[in-house]
Amino acid sequence: MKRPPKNSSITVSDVAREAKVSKATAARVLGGYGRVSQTVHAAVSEAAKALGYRPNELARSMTTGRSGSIGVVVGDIENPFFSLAVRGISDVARLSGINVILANSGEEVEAEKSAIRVLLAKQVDGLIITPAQAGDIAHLREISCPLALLDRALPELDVDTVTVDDRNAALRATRMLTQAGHRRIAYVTAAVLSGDFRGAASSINTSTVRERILGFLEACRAAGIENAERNIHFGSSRSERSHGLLLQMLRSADRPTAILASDSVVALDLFKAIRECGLGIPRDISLVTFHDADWTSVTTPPITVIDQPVYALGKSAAELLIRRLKGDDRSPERIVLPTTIIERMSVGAPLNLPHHQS
Amino acid sequence: MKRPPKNSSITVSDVAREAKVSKATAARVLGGYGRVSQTVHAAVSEAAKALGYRPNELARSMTTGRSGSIGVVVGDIENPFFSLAVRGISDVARLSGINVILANSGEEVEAEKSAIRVLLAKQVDGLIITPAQAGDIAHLREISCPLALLDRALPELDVDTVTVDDRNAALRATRMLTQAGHRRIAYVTAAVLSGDFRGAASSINTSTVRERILGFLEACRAAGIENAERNIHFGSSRSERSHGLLLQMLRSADRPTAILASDSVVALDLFKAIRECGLGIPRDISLVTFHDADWTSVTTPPITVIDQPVYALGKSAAELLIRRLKGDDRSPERIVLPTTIIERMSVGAPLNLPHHQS
DNA sequence: TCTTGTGATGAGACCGGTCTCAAATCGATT
DNA sequence: AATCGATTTGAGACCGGTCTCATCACAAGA
Repeated sequence: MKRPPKNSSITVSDVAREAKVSKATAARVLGGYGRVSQTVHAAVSEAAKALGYRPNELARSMTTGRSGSIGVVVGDIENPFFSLAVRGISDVARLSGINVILANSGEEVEAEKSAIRVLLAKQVDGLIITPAQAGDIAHLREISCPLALLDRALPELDVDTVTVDDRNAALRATRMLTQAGHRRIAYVTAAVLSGDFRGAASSINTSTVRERILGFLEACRAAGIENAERNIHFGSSRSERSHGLLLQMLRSADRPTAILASDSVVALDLFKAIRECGLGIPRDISLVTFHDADWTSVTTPPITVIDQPVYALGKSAAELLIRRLKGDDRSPERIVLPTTIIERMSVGAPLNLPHHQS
Repeated sequence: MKRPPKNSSITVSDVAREAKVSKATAARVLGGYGRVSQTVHAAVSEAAKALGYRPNELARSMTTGRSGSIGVVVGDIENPFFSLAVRGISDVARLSGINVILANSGEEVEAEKSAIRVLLAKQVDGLIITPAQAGDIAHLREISCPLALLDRALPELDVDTVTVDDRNAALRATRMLTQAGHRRIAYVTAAVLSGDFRGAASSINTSTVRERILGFLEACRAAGIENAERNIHFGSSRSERSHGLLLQMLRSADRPTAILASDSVVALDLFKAIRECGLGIPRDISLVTFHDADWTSVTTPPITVIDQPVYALGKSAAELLIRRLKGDDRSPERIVLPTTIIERMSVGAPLNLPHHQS
């Protein structure tokens, strides 16, 4: 007849009393610090076991100042890109005995601010953030704990950052398209623009978005394509409205003959829209997307993708952050991970004649 | 020249001193409890703003006993099923000002135990768990805070539970297959069995797995199919090994003519394996899977699926848990959400002759 | 035998909040 | 003017740990 599984919590003092030692001594063995004699150590451990002592991590954090958890703010865990990155983060964190408090920003700055405030109030030891909008980063500046940026760099914010070689990736992908003969190439992204875009790509301050556009434009320019800016479509979300916009684009007389999508979610939407319009890939239109999402290899045709090391992205960000948590204070690092293009069957030569229904 | 963004933290006492009131009074306005006069309230708020006071949630939790966060333990956030459910959970949590600490169990009991221990030490107010293995639930019994089970019920554990009508879903899906004329139908699941399975489905104690198998067997029996148990494949994970096993199954002389997959991850694996074997869907083999993952609608052919309300699953679990957190103590509820079958193109009549390479 | 040093232990302050309880203040009533 | 009740405020304990510092015991060295 054991009754250890009592109802409420057993504290250090309880254990101390049971073991007939002082609270300080009990705390020493329970907390694993200081020096304690063999005998006493055994006695306390036994008392702790008998009572079913469970340390209160909160109280511990209270005095040590460290909470043993990091906050992660991503746009949307539902997006496979983020869930994979989060997986990378939490795997690394677990190895260091750190846990992850997750927050979704829904890609909205206000939600992001609020999430950060909450996380900070919870005394997270560090933060990994995928900044929703690069225009508004005052709140990121004010963060006083270690911070790492995931997937999106902010030039004005000199902190540990892990991104992929977006520009080069976009450049190569676009070049593949131009070399296949395409001249009307669209870049479709979910990002929304703060301020307006008049081709001044360098004014975009979310690195991921800017770099990709820069790469895209560079490849277009190299191929002698003018006004490629016109074919950049922002704000393509999962909504009805934006799907409608895609359909509209695909049905217009001068619809693009090739599209580069910024992530697998918009690509999927695009894929569906293309099919809805009765267009064939790659016959009527070529499609390339960022992120080797699981579905891209099983469609007909399978989609050519820019494979980003997403898990590694999360992993590296977490490693950088944790290293800093451990006291490392070398200057911020900006890691750029390489991407590879996986060529599948979604890129072909454009048809010469504009051509609507198949 | 403002210098509020000081380095270290401003406490209630600091604010009190600045506002020339007692710590107790300052705490009252800062914490939003008790009664304070207009004047003092204003003075304290102002002092707080001037100093840039940020409450320490940890210290608050310390005294109140509530941490304002819940722990969520899922098998694998990378699985779209879980990431969507987590999304549901965190949306609901945010609405209540509660945040989510996430932990992956990797479907392993030991990892689950450890995660729970950590979460509990962090004083989470409640827990939402997708139990990895139903055989080993002693550690779940010992949990003293509110607990809700997600997607998997445990008969012996009388706590709030949200599942889908797995049995009926499996029954209907299997019946669809038998009605199409199939006799050799396999059920492929990622679940691993604790103990061995000799057709005694009722001995499986993870509800999801058991119920689906029961439904599957019932439909088989109704169609006069004997020994359907033989065609249940457990432990199909993302590994090389299990992919090999699938290939082996598909290449055997008496390969199934139809397969029901337990989730979209195994289904995708299966889809690829089927293609690798040069088999056609649904000509050579029919495929139905649980979970309407995004890719299932864009393959050729699109896959018939059992659509589970995954987001709602997470949402409901969180609602149940939070309701309990708020003091509601009615007896545990077991919510069973309905599923619908989305018929697409992956089910057809079986070929009469066993037939290997197309 | 009398230092002196070393390791083990205990007492109690502290972290930053909440909250109880008593004292002080105030207006109104008699 | 004195009393009473209600409201506002302050002092200090408390949550469950960590950690500093003083004390204590014991053994080696002088």
